[in-house]
Amino acid sequence: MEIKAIRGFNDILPDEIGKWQFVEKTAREVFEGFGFSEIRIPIAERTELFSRGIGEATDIVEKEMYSFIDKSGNSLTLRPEATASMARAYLEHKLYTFDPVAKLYCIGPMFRYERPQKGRYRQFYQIDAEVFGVGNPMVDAEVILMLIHFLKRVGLEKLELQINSLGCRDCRPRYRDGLKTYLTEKSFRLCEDCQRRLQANPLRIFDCKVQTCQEAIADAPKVIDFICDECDVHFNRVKEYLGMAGLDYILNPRMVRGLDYYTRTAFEVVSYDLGSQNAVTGGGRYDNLFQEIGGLDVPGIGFAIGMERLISLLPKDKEFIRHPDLFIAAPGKETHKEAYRLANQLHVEGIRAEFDYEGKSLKSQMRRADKLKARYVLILGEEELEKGRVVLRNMEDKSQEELSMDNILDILKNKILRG
RNA sequence: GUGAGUGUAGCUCAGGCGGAUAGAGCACUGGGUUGUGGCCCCAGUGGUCGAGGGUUCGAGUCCCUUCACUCACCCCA
Repeated sequence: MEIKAIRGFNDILPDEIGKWQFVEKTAREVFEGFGFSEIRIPIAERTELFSRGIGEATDIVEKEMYSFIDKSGNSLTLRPEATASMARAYLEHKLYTFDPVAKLYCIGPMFRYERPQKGRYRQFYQIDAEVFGVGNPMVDAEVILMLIHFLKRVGLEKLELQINSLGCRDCRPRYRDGLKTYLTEKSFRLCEDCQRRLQANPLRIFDCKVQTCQEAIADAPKVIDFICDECDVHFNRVKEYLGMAGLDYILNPRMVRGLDYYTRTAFEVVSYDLGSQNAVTGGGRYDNLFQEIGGLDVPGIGFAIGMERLISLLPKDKEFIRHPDLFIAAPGKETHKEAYRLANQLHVEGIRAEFDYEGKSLKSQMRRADKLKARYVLILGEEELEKGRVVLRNMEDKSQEELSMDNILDILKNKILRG
């Protein structure tokens, strides 16, 4: 039996890698410009980092983690998200001693055991950006601004920014209880799932697509009505600063986050071209995370971008594949060796040169040059080579010129690296 | 974890109510043009029909099991 990749784990093939490289490169440029530094964190951590950070009762921790016992008996987990690890690294290496404010980003794969679907895989890539050590709402707006700027830079326009406030440790439980009381009276109108949600996480009922549940919750109290004065002030400031930056947003009082550590500002960017998994990106403030994982009281805010989802939205017509600059066609035995020698010299100069290894007919080599979309073909014919001359053909406009072999390297460098 | 749909060549898909060597287009290789790509023409390579079992004289086709993919629920980026 042929061995195949495991379920929900995908290969990213050469014909699509250009998009990935483009997105990563753009993220680095934009984030570095905003003062962020890259950090690389391990792919596995002790399981308790996630169970304490993300929250025992969340779906991620309850049923989606790739956990295993290693040979020394420790429970390890393949990272389902990056924030907890980044916070751990900040604490462990005492990055706050250099500067209490840390702006970090991280690009890499995450792992969650879920049923694969459009925009949802078991190994998926995220671009994460986090700011640790600042509680000021200015940073909330700044992070969102950077995110939107990045999305524009990669060419996405038809997106919707949604924001909400989730309250804090003090006011959120009050809201939760209030909502629960309100819905318990109407529980007979809720679907089976929502009956369960009512006990486990009543906020999730906002997400339910069942008609009667939507009706039941239509006039339910909203988080914003319950949040404490400090949270209210914070949220108003965030909105003010977003306005100052000229950003359009939609208030979505029903937006809920699935990770327990989120507090106050929560945001999502959704696309209606994505299907069911419509969040390209999501994030928010998490002022309790650091204490949950046993560290100092450090505020934080950040977001994660789903790379697969983002890439599926990239303009289809844009060309991301790199083609050879030059194809060296050498139909004869001796010229074949010359092609090898020249190709290697060109590679050292950073010129993407290709040639035929099999010694096939000129026609066959020309066909291959065409298929690979080479810009130029250098024809090394037996007769010309004896005279020390070669033919350079421009594949686009079909023009040809005969050149001397003596300084061919310089000529090609001039033509290709400048053109 | 639940539901629905789909698995035939590298890709997209035909294969009537079970019948003899399983097809097409594209792609690939070679040739038509002894040294010049795309278009055209000709030829060739390529399949355990997802896997396992069953029914039958006979299974790509019918039945069961299983696996994978897709979409949705759920959940989230």
